[in-house]
Amino acid sequence: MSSSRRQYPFHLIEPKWQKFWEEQQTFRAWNPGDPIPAEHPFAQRHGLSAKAAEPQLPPKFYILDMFPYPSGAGLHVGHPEGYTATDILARYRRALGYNVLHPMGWDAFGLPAEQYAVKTGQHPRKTTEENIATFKRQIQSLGFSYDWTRELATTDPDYFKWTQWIFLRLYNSWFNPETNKAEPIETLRYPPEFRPPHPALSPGGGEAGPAVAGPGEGDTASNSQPIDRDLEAKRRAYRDSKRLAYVSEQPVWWCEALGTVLANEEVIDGKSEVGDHPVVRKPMRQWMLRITAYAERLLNDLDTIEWSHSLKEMQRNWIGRSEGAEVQFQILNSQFSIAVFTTRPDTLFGATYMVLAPEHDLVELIVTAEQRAAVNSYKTEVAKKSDRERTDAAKEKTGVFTGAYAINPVNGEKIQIWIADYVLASYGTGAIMAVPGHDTRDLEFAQKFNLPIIQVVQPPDPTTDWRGFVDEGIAVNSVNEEISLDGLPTREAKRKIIDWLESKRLGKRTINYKLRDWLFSRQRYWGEPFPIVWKRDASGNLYHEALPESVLPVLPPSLTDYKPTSTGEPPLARAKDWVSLPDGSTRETNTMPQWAGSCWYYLRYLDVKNKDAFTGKEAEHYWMGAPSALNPQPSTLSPTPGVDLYVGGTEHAVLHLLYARFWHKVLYDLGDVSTPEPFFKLVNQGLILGEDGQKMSKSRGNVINPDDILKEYGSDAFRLYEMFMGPLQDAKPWSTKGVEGVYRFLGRVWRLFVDDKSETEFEQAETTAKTQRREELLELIELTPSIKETEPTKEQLKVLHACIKKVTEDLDGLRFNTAISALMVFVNEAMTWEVKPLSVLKPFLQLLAPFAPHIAEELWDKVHSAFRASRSALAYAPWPKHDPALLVEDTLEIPVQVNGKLRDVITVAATASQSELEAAAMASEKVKPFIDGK
RNA sequence: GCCGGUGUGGCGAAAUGGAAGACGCACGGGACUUAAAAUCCCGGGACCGUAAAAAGUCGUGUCGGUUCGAAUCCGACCACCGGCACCA
Repeated sequence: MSSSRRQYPFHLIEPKWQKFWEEQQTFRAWNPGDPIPAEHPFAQRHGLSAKAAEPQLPPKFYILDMFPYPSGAGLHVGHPEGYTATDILARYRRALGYNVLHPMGWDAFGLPAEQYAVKTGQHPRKTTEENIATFKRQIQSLGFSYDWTRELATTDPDYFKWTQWIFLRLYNSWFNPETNKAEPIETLRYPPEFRPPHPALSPGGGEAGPAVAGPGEGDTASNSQPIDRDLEAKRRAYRDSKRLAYVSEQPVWWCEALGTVLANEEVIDGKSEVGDHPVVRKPMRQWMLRITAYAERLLNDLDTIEWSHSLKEMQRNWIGRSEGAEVQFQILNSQFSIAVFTTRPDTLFGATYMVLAPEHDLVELIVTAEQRAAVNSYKTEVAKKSDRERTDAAKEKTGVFTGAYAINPVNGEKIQIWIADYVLASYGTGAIMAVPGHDTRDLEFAQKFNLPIIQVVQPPDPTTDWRGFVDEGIAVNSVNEEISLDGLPTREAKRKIIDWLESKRLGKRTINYKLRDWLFSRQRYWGEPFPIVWKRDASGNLYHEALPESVLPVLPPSLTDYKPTSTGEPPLARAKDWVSLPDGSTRETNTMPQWAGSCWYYLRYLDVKNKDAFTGKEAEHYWMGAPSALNPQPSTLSPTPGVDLYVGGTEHAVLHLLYARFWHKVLYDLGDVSTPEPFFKLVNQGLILGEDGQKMSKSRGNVINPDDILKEYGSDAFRLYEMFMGPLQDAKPWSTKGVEGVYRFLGRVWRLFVDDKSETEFEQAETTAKTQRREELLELIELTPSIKETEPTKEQLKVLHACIKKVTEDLDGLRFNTAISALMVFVNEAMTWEVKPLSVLKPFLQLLAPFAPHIAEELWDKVHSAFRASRSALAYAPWPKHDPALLVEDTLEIPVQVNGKLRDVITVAATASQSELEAAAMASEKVKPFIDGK
């Protein structure tokens, strides 16, 4: 670190103005109906007064950061990158006259605090509170203009009460495929009979919705005595199977030795990553959210929002829409048929065998006696593998013949049915028709097991080998008595064969998504408990029921031991008194995942203290920008409503950002919010790398601690450097030398304004002063006498207005690095002026203020007191506008190019006409040799 | 393998069809200083030249194309980064 002399007394200036802003409530954002004190600078700027019957708020601007998980390690340099960018824009928008909402909070549920509790017995709430205090201190020392009256933490009972409430909204809703939206569960109509066909067994395939069967359906099938009591149970099971929040059996990894479930990533070669203990697949009852119902809308609505191309692509890939057909294959000598999904129905004539996922329900029903032993041992082997091993595309294909055959519906061929783990139970129907001629995986499998391979597509280039050709071409060898695809290009062949299949009721057009329903329960302590209880009906059937809204929030019990129980039950199950209710019902003991709280926090900020609702309607209308009397025109940046700008890391591209959009759409359908999308514009800040260009990590020893930088250079320099490094969206390496560069720039700004004699006096006084008086000593520092109330020269005005123009345009385009270089250009220029006109330097401070607010406030203050002007609040001073007339040059330097090569630079009057210009260019001595004779 | 992004001085970068390298870092020279730090001033793409200049040539990952003119637009390729990955 540098031993350089301090450039300016930031150590006094920064705390001084942070205190000032807090005392004045400078950055408080006002809701409709709030009584705004007349003396508040926002009220003064906009002529608002609490006495006015209906104060008219200016247009809103909602600028949001991804709230942090307050870890024990404290802030790292990556956090302030996005936070600085949003702070600059928040301050800029305030100066432009917007009512700016810029809040901060804590995503505070999470595993680290719980693991610490398991080790030490300290309650996670205590750890969390300590970490929040550290984070808050660090964030506040950066001088961000958050409205701290809106601070929230997802772990506050007042907050998670509403997380639980929103869960109940999901629980009490179903997705109506006819209206394509969520509706209250009461609108669900029961079908004439309540034995929904098992999707895998039904010819013609299931209805809309995921293929996963809820346990309710299973219960119904196994208890089908035709008595009234059971009719009620059936109705309930049907209803429960349609809810947006439903229960399902899911296999998870269970480690006996560790007494906990493990994530897929934590399991390696059938052993736990930690301790190398054996793990087993164990089906567990899990809560799921029906996000798949929204796949289409989540995909389509991406077109209505301003997110980066790559981020949208990530979400599109994650949702994974593919168009194709579902086709039925009759099983030979059996009542059953196999449904398959294919994107290439045009290759149906090339289907020479079929493959079921090992877990497919039909396997048990069709396997022949001779093959049963082989099939069972294969299934056991597969069950032991981790998902990662199973889905490793590089590994060799494995599989076993079931002994059964199916009939290819287009040519009546008898084809073998195999099981293999390259077919996933969780995608499509869990079964495929194998076309080894034109599918890489099928070809590999067919070659290994000697299955027939035939050509049905001709590649456009006849020299290409048709074997394994998977792209579009011309159909061949695809004829039966009724239909011929031969000669048709792939696209037309698809259309023709699907039409034929539909007319024969052998298949239908289908769309499939990769997106799976969201596994929403965790066996953890430190999360939101579900507002759900379990009961038994008179027949002994277990069922779940929502707790009434009036008992929310459901608080977690206190425990002394936070470890998971040995039975695999969540730790909450240990609190017997908490689990059992007087009426004999028992509480759900799973908790919600960490994503739950972050799914809607941006809505709570709007009206954080509301006791009666998750957010206030009026506040929601105003801040989310739904057109209304309060908000007649959407902001300039966001023509469609929502959060105007959301900045955060790319690591949430498909988790938080997809989940939050999903919840928001459910709330929109139910009338709880007024916009279909939550975040209109979203920007991902790039990663800050270590000085060595590598990702920062403890093990590399290249981690930069913001506290060290702040201590040495102050927060203005830190903020400025984070923005000056390069474009916000790019990854870029840290350079402490670079911090020194912008720090020197701030020193030059300081010296541009202050009298150095007075500063020397200040420095001497400071070394002898008592600690608590130091801040007042800043008043010893005087403005330099070279700043005068004189008329600026034309040149000076030009320099200023060029700077205004550049900074303003760059802020609108989020180009902070070039905006800062424009400020540097101004200062470099202004340093050469002997007399500095006040009317030029004041607007410069306004331009500087969003970037380096503390030094700007201090100098703004000095400028006003030196000229005995009444001090207007810098934060609300109207943003300067550039005058294009002042930027016009009398003469211009015009480069003259001949055939694209620079040959001369000529100086002409700005008013010169085209022909004058040409004449001047032709007359140039340097140009002549190049145009002679041409 | 598929999808997306990025390639410009010693380094971070700027310029998005019209003077390549703004601004900053590092470096070199000078002023101030007993000296250093800090500060202020000057200079830095390469080659070829020259006592020093000037003039000239080349130069934005590689190769090709469009254009009076290309870092920028188009095509092919290479490298790196990120995401997904047996999704039928």
